[in-house]
Amino acid sequence: MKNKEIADIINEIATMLSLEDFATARFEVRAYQKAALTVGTLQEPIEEVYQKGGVEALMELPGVGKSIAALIEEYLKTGKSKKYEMLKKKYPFDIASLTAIQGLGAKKALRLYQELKIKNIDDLKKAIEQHKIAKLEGFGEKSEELIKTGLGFMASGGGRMRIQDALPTADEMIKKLNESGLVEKAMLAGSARRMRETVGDLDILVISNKPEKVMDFFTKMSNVEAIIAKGPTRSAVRLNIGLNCDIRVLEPESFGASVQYFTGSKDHNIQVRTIAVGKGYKLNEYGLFNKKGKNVGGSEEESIYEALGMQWMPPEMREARGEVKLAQEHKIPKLVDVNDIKGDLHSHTKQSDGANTLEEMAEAAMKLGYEYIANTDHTPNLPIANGKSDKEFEQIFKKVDKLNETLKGKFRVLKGAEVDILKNGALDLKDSTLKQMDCAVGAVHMNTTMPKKEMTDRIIKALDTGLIHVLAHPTGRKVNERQAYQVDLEKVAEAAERNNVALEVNATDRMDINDTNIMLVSKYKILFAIDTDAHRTQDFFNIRYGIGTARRGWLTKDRVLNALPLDKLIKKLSR
DNA sequence: GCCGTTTTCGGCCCGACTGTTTTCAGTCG
Repeated sequence: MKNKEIADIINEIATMLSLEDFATARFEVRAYQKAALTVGTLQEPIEEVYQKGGVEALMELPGVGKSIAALIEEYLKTGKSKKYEMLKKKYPFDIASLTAIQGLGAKKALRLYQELKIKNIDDLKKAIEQHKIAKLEGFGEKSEELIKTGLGFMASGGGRMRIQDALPTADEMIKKLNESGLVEKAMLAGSARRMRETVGDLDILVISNKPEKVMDFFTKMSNVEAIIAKGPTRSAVRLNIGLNCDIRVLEPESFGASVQYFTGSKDHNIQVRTIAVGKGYKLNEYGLFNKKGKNVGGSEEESIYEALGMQWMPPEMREARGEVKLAQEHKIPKLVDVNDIKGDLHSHTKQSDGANTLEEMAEAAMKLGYEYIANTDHTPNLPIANGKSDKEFEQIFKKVDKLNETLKGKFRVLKGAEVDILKNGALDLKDSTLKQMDCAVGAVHMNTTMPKKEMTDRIIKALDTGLIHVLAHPTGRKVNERQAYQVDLEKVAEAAERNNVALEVNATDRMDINDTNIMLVSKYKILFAIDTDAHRTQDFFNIRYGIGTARRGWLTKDRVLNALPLDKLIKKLSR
């Protein structure tokens, strides 16, 4: 799948275009960014879209027109783009990596290149060590410090990739292996199986009696950029998405033990191994061995836990947060599952900054078997997202009513908005507008740098209006990009309990709130809304990441607002 | 460069914040 690769190229073109004459290029920049977003979030491999329908099919993607479709075609055919290379000649520095640093944009990156010959992250680090940046005109001490902090934050990500960027490729590789006819079974282990929000690499385990052929097949896969190691039972490659991938071929009798071992986490395994030792066993990746050296539970993961007197538990729980003790007591909860989700309570349309119409979004949700979605377009405080006014929302509500009429009860679009929580805690629409909504989603977008108490009071004030049903992305963080703003989440949860507000588990690259915060606030009598914040129809598929996060936070179905069927949801939302 | 109930050309992309400045450029949502 070349989606991410092509999205990255288009994005980089946009960044380089932003260095061209502002008056002529500004709209072009936006166009490329929008197209990159579409390609990057596309579920289907873009090469398949092209194979099936050619340039015409590419042009049907939102934000992709004649030029960008031609660029995609050129890249798929030749692996190159003339436009990209032309710009790269003009700006021969690693603009993508440099501008990924918080506080460093394209223009500053250009000046760093022109004046200090900084071409990449390493050059930048050196320049900071030598205090060269602060001396540049227009930069100064604080700018240097900001860049330094940004670099640090990036490094603390440890080169880990967001699971949203990694899992589609992993799925594709597993599928191809299973279809190759060479393996009896192939599956994903590691932190990706545990649905961690970032992954450092991918671990694939297979059973096969043709290991050499599997390795040939694996190392020749289209996603492979370079072979790091290739042997009969183990190989490692560098993938074109910028991630390493290991594969191991195993005997059937060791498979379960290996799956358990390579799924981790390390801390979880240490605890499990300690229990094994206490019972006189030896546990490693090849099996669970008794004192006589006989493998007594290696073929199935379940049988290993069973032999140790434990209940099997979902991989998402295996973080040494008390799940081992629960398993020994046979009290592992039944976690919420993708199939429990009955609808999505946070979605956008073309009316604000989405890519699809209300009808298209409803249709896509119906196809997933959902009973409802909430239409939650933006409000005026976000002009860049084309936020809508009270008057415009009145019109939108009429449209929703009309659509619901045609749907004849088979599906329901709920009236809503992603209403901004303003700096002073007021809401960005009139009470009279908000009162007409089935599902109002409150969100902080602007003025996020205030002190903890102010931010906490701001959000609580908004919840205490009693007009909000869901608090969207409660901490404002973005995985690998932005830290959470200062907020006392427990006080917010308290206010949410008092006002019947669900806290969102946002399934986009925000992953907000995350697993640890879910655990932190679970003790309050609140529900959680697992939402995709969909801006285009294919975004609904991101629900799996929200579910993964919810499961990592040990959420059960009865704690999830949008696991309720429509009639019960309506009752719950009514004020 | 994309798009279309304002429709095939002319809109689209505003405003706050920060840090560096004496009036503004760059960044970000």
